[in-house]
Amino acid sequence: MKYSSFFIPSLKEDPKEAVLKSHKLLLRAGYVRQLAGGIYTYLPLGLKSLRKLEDIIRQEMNSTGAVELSMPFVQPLDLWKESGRDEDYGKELLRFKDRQDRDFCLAPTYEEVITDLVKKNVKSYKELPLTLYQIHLKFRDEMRPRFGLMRAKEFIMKDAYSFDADEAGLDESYRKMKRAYENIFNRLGFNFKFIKAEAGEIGGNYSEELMVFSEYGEDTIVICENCGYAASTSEADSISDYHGPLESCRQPRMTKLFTPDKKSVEEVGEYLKVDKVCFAKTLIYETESGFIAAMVRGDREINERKLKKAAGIKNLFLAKERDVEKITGAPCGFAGPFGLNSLNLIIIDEEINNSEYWITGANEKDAHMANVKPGRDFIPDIVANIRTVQAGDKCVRCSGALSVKNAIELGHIFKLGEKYSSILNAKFLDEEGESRFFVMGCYGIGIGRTLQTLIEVFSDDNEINLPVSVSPFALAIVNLNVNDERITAVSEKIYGGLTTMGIDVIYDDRKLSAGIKLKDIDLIGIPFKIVVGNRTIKNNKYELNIKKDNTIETFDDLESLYKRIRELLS
RNA sequence: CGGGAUGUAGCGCAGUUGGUAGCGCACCUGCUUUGGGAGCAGGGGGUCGCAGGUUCAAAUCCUGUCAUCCCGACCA
Repeated sequence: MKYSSFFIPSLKEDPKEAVLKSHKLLLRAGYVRQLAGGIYTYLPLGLKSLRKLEDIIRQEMNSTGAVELSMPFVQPLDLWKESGRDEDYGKELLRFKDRQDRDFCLAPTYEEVITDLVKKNVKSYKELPLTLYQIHLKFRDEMRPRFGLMRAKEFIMKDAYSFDADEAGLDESYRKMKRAYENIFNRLGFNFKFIKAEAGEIGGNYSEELMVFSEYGEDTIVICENCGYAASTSEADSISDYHGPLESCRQPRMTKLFTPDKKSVEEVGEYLKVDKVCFAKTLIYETESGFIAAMVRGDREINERKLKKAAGIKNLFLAKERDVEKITGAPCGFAGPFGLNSLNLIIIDEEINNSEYWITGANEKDAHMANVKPGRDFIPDIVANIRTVQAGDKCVRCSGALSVKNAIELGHIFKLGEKYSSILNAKFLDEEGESRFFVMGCYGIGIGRTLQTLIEVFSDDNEINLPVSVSPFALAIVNLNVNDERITAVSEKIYGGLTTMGIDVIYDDRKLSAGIKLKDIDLIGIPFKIVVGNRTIKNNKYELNIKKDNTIETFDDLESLYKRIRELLS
C-alpha cells in the first residue's frame, strides 16, 4: 500500500478531548475519530488493526468448534418484553419506533435473539452441544461514555453462546471457552487474570471476568502473589486484622475527649496524636427499611456491597446531613454507636468486634469518646465482614500479603444455566424423549476495548507499539526523498519485492520532508521499518529498524534483507 | 442524573476596561530543500457553538439552550 493513496489523517498535537494515553494515540495516529460522545468511526488504519485482532479471536474460537454467525443489531422490543429485560435494562437499552409504529431497540447484547433462534431450529439432543458466536456491534446508552473505545456507547464485541443438554455439558463448553480466552490473551501478550465476578444484568449462576492489569484500568482488583487468589475489590475478602488497643485507652468506662472542629478520622487522629487504626468510624446509611449505622476501623472503607448483603437490604446510600444530625444529635463527623435515635440496625465489622477500647464520635459537637467497648457501651445487631480490602491485608486463603491493582475488564464469561431458555421456553428433546430447557453459557470479549488496551499497555507517549499480529501493517518502507531517482528506484524495488512475498507493507512515497515521514511511521506503530535515503545509496547497504528493540540491522544485499524479514515475520 | 470546566480558521490556542478577529501548525502557488515535524516569497480560509436580550456598538455583558471533556452516581 502506498501511503499517498491510503488515508491516515495523523495529528501533530494531542487532541484536547482525550486524556488517556491510548485515547490520544488512537486519535493522533489516525486510527479512529469520534462522531458523537461514545460513538466512533474506525479509520482505515484502525480498521486494519481491528480486523487482525478479530482474526486471532476467530481462529481460537473456531478451534474450539464454535461456529460464527451474525445477528441483527436492530431487534424487536417484543422479544425483550418476553424475557423481562425490557424493564431490567432500563435506559441503557435504546428504544425507538419504525414507520409502522412498532417498537424496536438497538442490541446491547444478544441472549434473546440467539435463544429464540436456537429454540426454533434445534430440536434434539443429537444436535448438541452447539456454540455460536459473532463479532459485531452492540449499543448501550451509557450515562457517561469515556476514554475513547474503553467505554463507548457503540462498540464491537465478540459474543459467543453455548447450548448444552445438561450442566455437565455446560461445564465442558465453559471450560473450552475459558481455554480459548487464555490462548487469545496469551497470543496478544497480555498480563491477565480471571476473577470471579458478579453476574449483573446478564445474570446466571457463575461468571468470571478476564482482567488485564493496567495502571489506568477502571476496576481495582485484589490479588495475592503468594497463592494466586484474585477478586474484584467489591468481592474480595481478607483475614480480620487485630490491633491491640492503646494502653491509655484501656479504661473501665468511656471517656469523653474534647476535639474542637475535628471531624474526620484524619483530623482527630492528628489532633490527638493517635493512629487511625485506633478509631472506629460510624456511618449512617439510609435504606429501604430505615436508617442503619455501620462501623469499620478508622483507616478502612466500608464495602457497600458486603454491607447490603449482611444487612439484607437492597438500596443503600449515605444519609443526608440533616438526617445524621437528627439521629446522632450532633453535626456530621461526631457520630458514635450509642444513644442513636430512630435507628433500625447497628452493624459492625468483625475487626471492631475483635478488639475493644475504640475511639469513636461522642454524638456531641466537638467531642469524641475513648475506651468504647462493643457489647459494653453499645450492642451491635450484626457483626459481619463489611470492610473493603486494602493493600497489605492478609489473604483469606494463605495469609499472604494482598496487593490492590488497577485492571481493565476485557472479557466476561458466564454460566447462564436455564435462565433464558426457561423464560423464552426454549426446549429440546433428550434421549428419553423428555422435553428439557437448553443449558446455556455466554462469553464476551470487548474488541475495541482490547485494541485500545494493547495500545495503552505497550505504547509510549508518542509512538504506538503493537504486536506484529495486530499492527495495521507488518512493515514500512520510508522513501526519504522522492525527488531522488536512485532512492525512489531502490524504495520501489524493495516495495515490489516484499509485496510479492505477500507481506503487508506500507510504502511512504509522500513528497514531504524526511522528518515528518519518519515521525508519522513511528507514531502509527509499524513494527519494522526500512529507511531508504542518501545513506542507503552511498553505502550500498539496506537498513532494517526493529521497533520493539529499537535496533537497526544492515544488509549488503536484498536477498539477505528479505530472508531476515521472512524470519522476523514467521 | 448531581458537581466542575471548555466551546474563536482543519488542529492547538490568544483576544485587556464592549469599538467590526489574531498567533503557531496545517492548507494552496512558486523556487530552494530532504537521515528526525525545512527555508524564502506570495495566498486562501471565520454566522466567535446556537437562540434570544442589553447597547449607538457584543467574541467580550445578561438569559436560555446544545455539544464536548473531567469528578461522582450508574453500568460492565
